[in-house]
Amino acid sequence: MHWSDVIAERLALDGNDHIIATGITPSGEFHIGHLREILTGDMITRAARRAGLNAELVFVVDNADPLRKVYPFLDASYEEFIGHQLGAIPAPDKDGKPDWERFENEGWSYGDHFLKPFLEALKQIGVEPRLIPNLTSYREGKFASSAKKACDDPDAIREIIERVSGRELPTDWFPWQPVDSKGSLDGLTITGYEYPLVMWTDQYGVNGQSDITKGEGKLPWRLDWPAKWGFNNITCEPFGKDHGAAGGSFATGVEIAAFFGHKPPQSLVYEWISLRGKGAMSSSSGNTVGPIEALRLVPPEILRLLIANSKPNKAIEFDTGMGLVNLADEYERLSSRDFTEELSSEKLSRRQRVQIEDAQAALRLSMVSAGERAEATSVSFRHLALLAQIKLRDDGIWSSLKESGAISDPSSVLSDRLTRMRAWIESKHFPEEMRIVILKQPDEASLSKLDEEQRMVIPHIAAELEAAEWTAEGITQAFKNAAIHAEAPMRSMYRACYAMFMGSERGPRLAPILANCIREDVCMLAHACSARLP
RNA sequence: GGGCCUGUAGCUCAGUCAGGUAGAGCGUCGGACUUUUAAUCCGAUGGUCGCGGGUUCGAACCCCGUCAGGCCCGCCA
Repeated sequence: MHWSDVIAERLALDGNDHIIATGITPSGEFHIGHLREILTGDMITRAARRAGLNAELVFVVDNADPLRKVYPFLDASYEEFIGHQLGAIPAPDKDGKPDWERFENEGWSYGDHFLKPFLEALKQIGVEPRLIPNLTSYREGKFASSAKKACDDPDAIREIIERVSGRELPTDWFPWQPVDSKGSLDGLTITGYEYPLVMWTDQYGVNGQSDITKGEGKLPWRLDWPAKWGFNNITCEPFGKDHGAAGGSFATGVEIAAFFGHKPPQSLVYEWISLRGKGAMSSSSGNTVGPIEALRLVPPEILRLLIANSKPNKAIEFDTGMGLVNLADEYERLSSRDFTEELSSEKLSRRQRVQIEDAQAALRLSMVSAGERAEATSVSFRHLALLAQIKLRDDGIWSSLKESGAISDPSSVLSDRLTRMRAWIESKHFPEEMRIVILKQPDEASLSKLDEEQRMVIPHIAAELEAAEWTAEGITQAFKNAAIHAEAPMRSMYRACYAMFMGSERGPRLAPILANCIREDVCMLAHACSARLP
């Protein structure tokens, strides 16, 4: 059974109505690691609906969280905002400086700035969750009841956190973080509490009061999270392994939720996504691939497949090179399979059956719109990558695909894919081994691997190319002539060609590629190869 | 120190929750297509399931131990 269906089955035991929550702090640029959070939630939601449940996906935007530090992409002037809530400070402009104008005129905040492109990517990828800006929840008093319980009995909360997490809280710890005279959550001393007011003194010596029913502050994270489960009626929430460790915020959250008087959600811990060879993704280190950037390269269904096809507890190494090619080809294969027929076989072992069912579920979850059928393009990513490099114009590709009988007319899926393919080829992510490069200098290593018969053809190739008509047809004819004159089979002739022009043993059809190259360059290379012969 | 996850074919991983003949894809090799857009099709190859013990008629799966790798325990998806 697919992992999403396992969760859906568990949810069904708890009733019919479910709210699946995801939550992210918009502290910097979003990356595909964040996509796992949202997509995991989305896939659970779809699976739950498929199981006949009433399910909704929500995205809690943690814009009540404070700015932790001045990230490299921020101007030094952000120093004054450290400790301030992300939804209450201006967004950085192009230079990383605070954009006061937009902040004051449109209320455009730091959190909005990073959230917006992520939401656009989500839309493309078929995820449109209900947004719950956390700062708004605070200001609307949604946290009031939980905050009151905590402030009325700080010792109970303290006991839970200290016992479950095993760490000691400072003696002046209080379960409410007021906003100080300048807007920061840091460096305050709590001097008293009388519902609904928390009295404080800030680091500048200013005294003030924070109304816990009006969002003049926030709950610390370990209380904030379980409080949200309550008033948002969360029944299920996937979260990263950082929260899932023993003594982590989920463990304390479970008990704190009970203290607040509601049930914790069904949980699912997922592993992180790292960039191949570069370690964990992190917005602050700049070691990221953003969802928008990823979508420029690959279609959304393939990004979805990446998540759907990996169990949540599997760490994913996102590889924008060959890994992406394999993933895309995997998608193509999946979409051309007939699962119904495969499953109708009586001979399947339980194991094989499970495998087929999981593949079917993964493909289903990869669709941008739930319920949509996968459309096989019958052109692999690999193949398209070749064509896109050889033919500079799209119609050239379509006509060549028609000739080979692969397609009759280019579908919108396929032309969309070609657009992204071209972007990918131009990007730094395109793998070198897929790149078609005609050599400039003879490649000694490849030439030396040729046998006697293959070498014999080289001078003939050089001579025939000199005389050839410089078109794909003319060059093909020259190749044939060379083989005939050398009295060698075509196989040997091609081997020699690939060694000469590409430094490889095999490759794509050469004639059309060479026809796009400058004749003098090709001939010079051919003669140079010929001259290297022993 | 406490805890989590991972370890199965050359590679990426299913299969472990419900014990019952070891599975896919990729790769590799071979063949076909009187040689080709790294194509496609067919076939073959390939594993003491990290290691040791235990339970069982039977263990990749359950239990105990152990080794290795990754990670978490202020914040981070």
